[in-house]
Formats: sequence, C-alpha cells, structure tokens
Amino acid sequence: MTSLMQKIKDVLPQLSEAEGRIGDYVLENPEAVPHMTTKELAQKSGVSEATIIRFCKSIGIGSFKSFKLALMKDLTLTDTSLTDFSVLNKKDSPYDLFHKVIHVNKSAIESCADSMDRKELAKAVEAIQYANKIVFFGVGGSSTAAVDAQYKFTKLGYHSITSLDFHYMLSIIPHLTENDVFVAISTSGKTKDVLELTRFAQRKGATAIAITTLSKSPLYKEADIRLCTPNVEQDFRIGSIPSRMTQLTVIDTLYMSIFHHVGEKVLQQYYDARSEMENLRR
Amino acid sequence: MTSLMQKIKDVLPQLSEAEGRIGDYVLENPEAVPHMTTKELAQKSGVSEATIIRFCKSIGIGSFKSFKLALMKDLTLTDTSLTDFSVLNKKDSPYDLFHKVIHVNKSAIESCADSMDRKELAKAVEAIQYANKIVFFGVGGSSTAAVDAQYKFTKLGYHSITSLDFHYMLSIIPHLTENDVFVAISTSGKTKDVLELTRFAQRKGATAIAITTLSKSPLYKEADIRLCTPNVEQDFRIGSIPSRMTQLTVIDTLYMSIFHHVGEKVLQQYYDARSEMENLRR
DNA sequence: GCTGTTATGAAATTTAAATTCACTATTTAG
DNA sequence: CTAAATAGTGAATTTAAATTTCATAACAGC
Repeated sequence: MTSLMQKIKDVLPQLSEAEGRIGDYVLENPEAVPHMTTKELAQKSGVSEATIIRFCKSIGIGSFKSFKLALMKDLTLTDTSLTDFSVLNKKDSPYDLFHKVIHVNKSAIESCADSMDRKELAKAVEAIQYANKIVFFGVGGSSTAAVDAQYKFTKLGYHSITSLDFHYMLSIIPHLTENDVFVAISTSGKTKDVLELTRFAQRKGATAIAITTLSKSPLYKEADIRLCTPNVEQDFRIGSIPSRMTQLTVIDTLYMSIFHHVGEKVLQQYYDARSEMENLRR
Repeated sequence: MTSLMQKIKDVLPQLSEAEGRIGDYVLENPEAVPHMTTKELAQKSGVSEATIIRFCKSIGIGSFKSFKLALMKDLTLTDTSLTDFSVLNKKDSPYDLFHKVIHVNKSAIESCADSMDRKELAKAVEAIQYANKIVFFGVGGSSTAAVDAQYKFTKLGYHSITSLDFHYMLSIIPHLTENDVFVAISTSGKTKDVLELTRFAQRKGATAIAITTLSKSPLYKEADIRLCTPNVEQDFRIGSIPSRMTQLTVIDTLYMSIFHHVGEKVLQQYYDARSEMENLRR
C-alpha cells in the first residue's frame, strides 16, 4: 500500500457519506481514476461534481488535477517509499537516520506541489508586493519559517517583523493598516496564539495570509489568503521536521516571486551590502 | 537523454519556425512545462495556442495533456536536475517559481548524501550526546539553521543556546568547558564572526563542530568535527535558499540521532509538554 | 420547536484545450 | 512572370473540463 492510498484509507472514517463513496470507489479502482474527469468520477461514485472537488480538499490536495497526478505517481512508484519514520529501527546508526531524513525531507518538499493553489499564491504575491509592513508569526516549530521569512524580506528592503514573543506582537499589531500583511504560520491551523493574533491583525485591516495545511481548521477558514502545505506525516518523534521544510518552501517561493518583481530595484543594494561585508571582512 | 526529449531534439530540424521555438523552449525548461497551460507555453515560447497543439501532433502525441504527462514521466526517470536558478525567466509566474523552488530544494537535499562523511557524523552525535551545553551560531542565512537547532535540542532537554548577537555570544562562550559543544554554521566557512567565536570556544576547550561546505576554508580546517554540506550553486538572487535546506537536513539528522539515544528518557517529557499545551488550549 | 451548522447537488462561472477559419508567405505549375 | 496551390500561422470560436456559488435539505444543540 502506497502513501496516498493509505492516506485515503486513513481518513475514510472521517469523511462524510458522499465523500466516503468517492473514497471507496478510488480505493477499488485506483488505476482508472487518473484518466477520468470530475463528471465521470462523480457519476461512477454516485455523487455530484462539487463533491469530487471537496473530496480532494478533504484529503489535503488542492485540486482534482493534482489529485489525479498524485494518484498516478502513487501507482507507478511500487517503491515502498516511506514518507515517515514509522520504520525507525533500534539499530539505526546516525548514518542510516541521515538517509531517512533526506528521504522524508525530499518527499515533503515534493508533495508541496499537491496542495498549493496557484490563484491563492498569485494573490499572496500581489498582497505582499504592495505591502507596507509584513509581519510573520509562528510558534514552536513554525517559528523557524517566520524567522527565515523575516530575514529574507528585510533583505528585499521591506519593513519586515517577527517575534516569538506574543506580547511583543500584541504591541506591533495595533499599528497595522489595510496596507499591511500578516503572515500566520501554523501547521495545524489551530494554534491559539496564532489565531488570536491573526484575528487581531484582520480587525486592524491587514491582509491575513495563512501558511497552513489544507484542512477545516479555524486558521484555514478565516484567513484572507491560504497558502496550503501538504499534510505530511506528523509524529511526536520527528516533531515538525518535514512540515518545516514545506513551510520554508512556501517562504522561498514568496521571496523568489517578490524578488522577481522588485529585483532590479534592490540589486544595487545587494551589491552594496556584499561589498561592505567584504570591506569589513566578515 | 531520454526518449521524449531525444525525440524532440531529433525532429527539431524538421519543425517549422514557430514549432521549433516551442521545441527550444521545452528542451530548455522541461521541468516547467508539465505545469503549464497551452496559453502559458504559447506566451513563453512566443507562438499561438493553436501552434502548441500542432506541435504536440508533430512530435507524434495526440493531445497537449498527453504531452505533459509523457514529459513528466520522462523527467522522473532521468534526473536532468537543475540545482540552481540559472533558468530563471523573465516571464516566470509565481507558480512557475514555486515549481523551480521545489526542484532546487529537492535537489539540494538529495545531494546532501554525497558530502556527508559517516565517521564525522558518528563523532558529532557522540560529542553532542554527552554534551553539557550546546551552542549554535550562524549569521545571515545560516541563522535559520541555528535557531531551528536551538529549539530542537531544547525540546530534547539540552541546555541549548543561540543568538544572532555577536556580543551576547561573546559573553556565553567564556563559560564553555571541554564538556560542551560549539556548532558553527557557515556555508562558505569564511565568515569572520563565526570563525572568531569558533576559535574562542575551542580555546575554552569546547568541541567545535562545523556545518559547512567541503572546501579549503578556515572553518573547515580548524573545526574538530566537520559535517559537510554539498556545494550547491549560490546566486545573489536566491541567497542561501538551497544551502539552508542542506544545513537543516544536517540538523535534523543530529536531532533524530540524539532522539534515538535519549528518546526513551524524554518521551514522558514530550507527553507532558503536549498535554499541558492542550490544557492551555494553545 | 427554533437556530445555526454541515453536507449536498444543481446551476453558473471560469478556465483550459482543441478547432476553425482567414490571412500571409512561399512554392510550384503553366 | 503570373496564378494557383500549399504550408504556416494566430485570432477567434467552440467544446469540454474544473471549480465556485447558491439554494436546499438534514441534522445537532439549545
């Protein structure tokens, strides 16, 4: 059993009746689905087309097209690829673990393509591009992405802010306006601190961009723009290892996109910074 | 070179001017094409949509959809991996950049396997395992890895320290002893701040672990233990995007390895932390 | 029993792929 | 050297697929 199929099996009990019927059909006829249209699959599993789309989102994939692609990949890779650390072994040496880490991280980054919605991405780039201030916030494992983002956007000349301190953030947000962007980073989308600050920022008029998994979480529902990360396996042992990689991939994309727009303008500043760094021999 | 790509090359001379332009574009950006629509590919190769369809038929494929599928299959088989953003294109949309970022990050992580020395890794794990304090230091793009590491090892119950502030670090290091570990993170291995602190830590008796590229850099030469990251392409535009991924992969490996050793002991603390978090509904 | 929420499909909209058609440039036949 | 034939092209259209919106029905909580 491969990862996507397993995933469907796992969530099957939580699905609604109609979505469950789709799941059943897909599990029984996986090789047929990649060539179908929503209409066909809808007919065959006895639901409406709209429910097909909803089914895709329920299993954490952003579009029907991506779903078909992921399923196809799943079927061709007979490789018993582990995408999590379930097969951790007592005898594993650090070097063995190293290769597992490589594998998990690579898989996580690969699956980013499944959950991202290109329209939302375009909206996010647009919002950031014209932003006055950009505030990033993430706690726990997601703070890494926030810190990284803050650094990158500062380099691009933005007024870019982050802090791990909830109370510090509370003092920042009142100054936000509709020209500003608040980027909330939370894998689960349920983190209370993140939610509260996001709502606060929205009340001040800022655009709330969420970097979170595709799910029915409050953050997902309430954000103005959603950049979805895939539902990579979570395990207490590995904590947020793979989900951090997916968050950073999203951040990198935003950075590259903005650079692409403002790049010419900041190039001189880049060179300035570099030559000054060389002068100081740092 | 594989079948489809080769096929395109073969027929290229026989194609008409406009179709030839498509062929050129596809050969230059094969990994970008599978995510495009006819419209996009038409724009980027400077032809009309109709010509895209005709191009597909010219190379013996019945539809644009099939063409994309075939190309994708082709690419997964061979790895024509670009490991840099050299193929950045003026017309790239955020979604295009997203796929390039995925590709670059994936490649970077993959190539980690090439540069890591298993003995050095074992030594590093050994040193950290019995360490009293662990200090991480990285500046610029490498600070992300330091921050991430500090958080991870704190979760494991270590006295784990990092700061971006050179002077703060100066006040930390005098307290290090031979039971402590100083982890220096620098892609180039030449960063002055990192070097100075590393030497200082070594003078105090701490074991210096370097996470750096395999090169003749001072950091590489002077460190007690070397964990090498691959020499991924550096580019002013992308800064440290791929090298940050490789650093994090090394950090993840250290974390997993240590967890593997001390795991049983800290499991209870993990559960404590989680249930308390749930109590506080954070 | 009312109210708010969730699940659902029908219909409308949006988006992508493919086709048609008209125009141009070039070649070929007379 | 001209006229007809032909190939190559993109604009506009058609067709088809994916996605969103909206109204309704079922249900849970009060």
